Amino acid sequence: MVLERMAKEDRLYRMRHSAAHIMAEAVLELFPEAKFAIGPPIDTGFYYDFELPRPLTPEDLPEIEERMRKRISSDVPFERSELPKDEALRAFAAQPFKRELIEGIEDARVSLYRQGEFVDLCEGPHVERTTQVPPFKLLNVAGAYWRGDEKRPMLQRIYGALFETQAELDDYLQRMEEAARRDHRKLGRELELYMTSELVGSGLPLLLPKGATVRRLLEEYMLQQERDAGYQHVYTPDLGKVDLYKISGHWEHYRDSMYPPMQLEHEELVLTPMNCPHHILIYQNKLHSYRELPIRIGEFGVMYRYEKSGVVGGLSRVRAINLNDGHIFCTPDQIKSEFAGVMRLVERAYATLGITDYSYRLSLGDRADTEKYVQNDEMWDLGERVLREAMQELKLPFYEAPGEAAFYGPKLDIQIRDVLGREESMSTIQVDFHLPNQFDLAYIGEDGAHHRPVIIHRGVIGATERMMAYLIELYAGAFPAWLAPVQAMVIPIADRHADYGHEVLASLKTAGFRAEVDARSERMNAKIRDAQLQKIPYMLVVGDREAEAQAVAVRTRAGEDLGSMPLFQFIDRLRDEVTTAMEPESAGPDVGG
RNA sequence: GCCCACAUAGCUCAGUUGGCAGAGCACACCCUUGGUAAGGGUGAGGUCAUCGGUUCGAAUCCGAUUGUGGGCUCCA
Repeated sequence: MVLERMAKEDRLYRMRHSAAHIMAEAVLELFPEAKFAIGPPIDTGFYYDFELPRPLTPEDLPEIEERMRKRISSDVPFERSELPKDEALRAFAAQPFKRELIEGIEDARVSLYRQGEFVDLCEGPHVERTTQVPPFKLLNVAGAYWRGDEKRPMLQRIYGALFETQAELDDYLQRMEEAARRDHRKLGRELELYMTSELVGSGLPLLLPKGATVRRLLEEYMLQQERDAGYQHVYTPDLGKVDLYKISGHWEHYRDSMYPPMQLEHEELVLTPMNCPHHILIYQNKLHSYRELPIRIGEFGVMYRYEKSGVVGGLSRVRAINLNDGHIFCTPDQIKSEFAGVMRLVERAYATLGITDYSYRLSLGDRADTEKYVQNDEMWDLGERVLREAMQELKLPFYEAPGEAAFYGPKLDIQIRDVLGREESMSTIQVDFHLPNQFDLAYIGEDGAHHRPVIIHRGVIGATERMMAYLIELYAGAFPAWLAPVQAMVIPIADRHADYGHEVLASLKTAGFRAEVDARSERMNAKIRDAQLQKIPYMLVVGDREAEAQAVAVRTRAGEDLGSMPLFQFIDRLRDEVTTAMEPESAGPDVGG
């Protein structure tokens, strides 16, 4: 089974790689002066980067595809050959990117692959003949820096999708269409969850009543979970003096992402890029005994980050970020049990939210990058070791990612994938030995002396906006009943049923549910359709029969007709559904502690 | 921030080589009172993102700005 999968992966790798070469050949036919960079296979196909005399447009793609098909059906072989480096450099005299690649190769000889007249520097492997390249589709043109370096030239990249069979390719393209249907930006507008305005600015969404309800429900849920887990909640301002961030190190390592200071009479203020310094000051408000630790401080706080204009979008990347933030001040001995406690909160929240597809990333620092990270090798070693051991003790699988840490310390990030398969950090747990030093934090130990506490920074459901974006796409806008902005829509059949409809509504509200009544003089079918399109979990149709029997005729958004039932019975049913959803039996692995 | 594309009514979109601004849905009013995904009629609604330029004349051509999308680089 495993061998079979590896063989398939190898075949796909060769096919995609070969398709990239064939695309390069087609582009060269169209633009003889094209300069070639690299063209590797990727998860769903392949791409190739070029420098071209003019920008490509989507209209160029069919032409390139056509030439590729012609090459494929000509059934020529892929032939490997080798050249000494100096000869290869001469052979690629007109190809500066290839020359740079050759110069970077350590071996004395480099390998080349040829199909037809086209020769490319390449390690291989490839398919044997061009006819072995299966169905593919060129998708889009994009920009990409040479070698991923923003200081180097911007190249044009063509992406293609390629799978072994037409059926698999069609399936992939269909999944992309489905992803577009679930796009939280589209659903956010259609379901009236949020809006944006040019007058407010990029990356600053406005939550509409329904979106605000979802956010408030998420916050209330997490606040309760955290209270149960021993957190104390605080409120801190969105501003602080620059001096605060000079002490914390943000000013030195994070300034590019901060909004510039506001000059006032005798002080300089910045919008808070993170809440940690404020929480640290709260810790420092009084002297603490070891008996009080761990102290867990939580806040749904706002952070302002000047995200580059090209990266903001929808709710998943914003400039005013609402974070389910928290800082645990503890003794070194308590790190692992506190880590486990946070992990338990995460696992539980994910189970409740229905998030199942995620992975653990240990985000490490880079000792050489003193600009991005604070300098203190010993501290980094310790932090990374503690996180690694904590994960191993919990027996949770993780992978390591160098250069992904926070400036002050390593992180354990919980990575999710959006509908398009793009990976994002949702939750994070960080062990920090740096900020306690910067602020000279202390607690009084059993021995009566001052000791340095450790800070664990953590975001359980992370940035609320990003979580909302993710959940909208996960559920395609059809939130589970406990999280739905409107849980039930009462639908009177005719105008004369409106009074009873309002009675039903009043009962639902008294029972604590979010419901509305659609008393328009529309036909019932139209009202059902509208409620359906709003993805409201329950439609309660009321007519003569229901008014007579104090009942509601229940229809689910799945199209299921649950028939007529007494109103109290529906209320019990919905209450059960909500309670069960918020207390999942499977609250993640038993992570002890 | 960088490359490319895009911006017409609240939404989804038409609008020929530069020559009077369009449709469907939504909205308002009227008729209809209907039993599980769109009943009918009438009406209102746009400084064609903004600013500047070319032109007798610009939604249409050019430039800048703002915003949006796809990537890259970043990132919760």
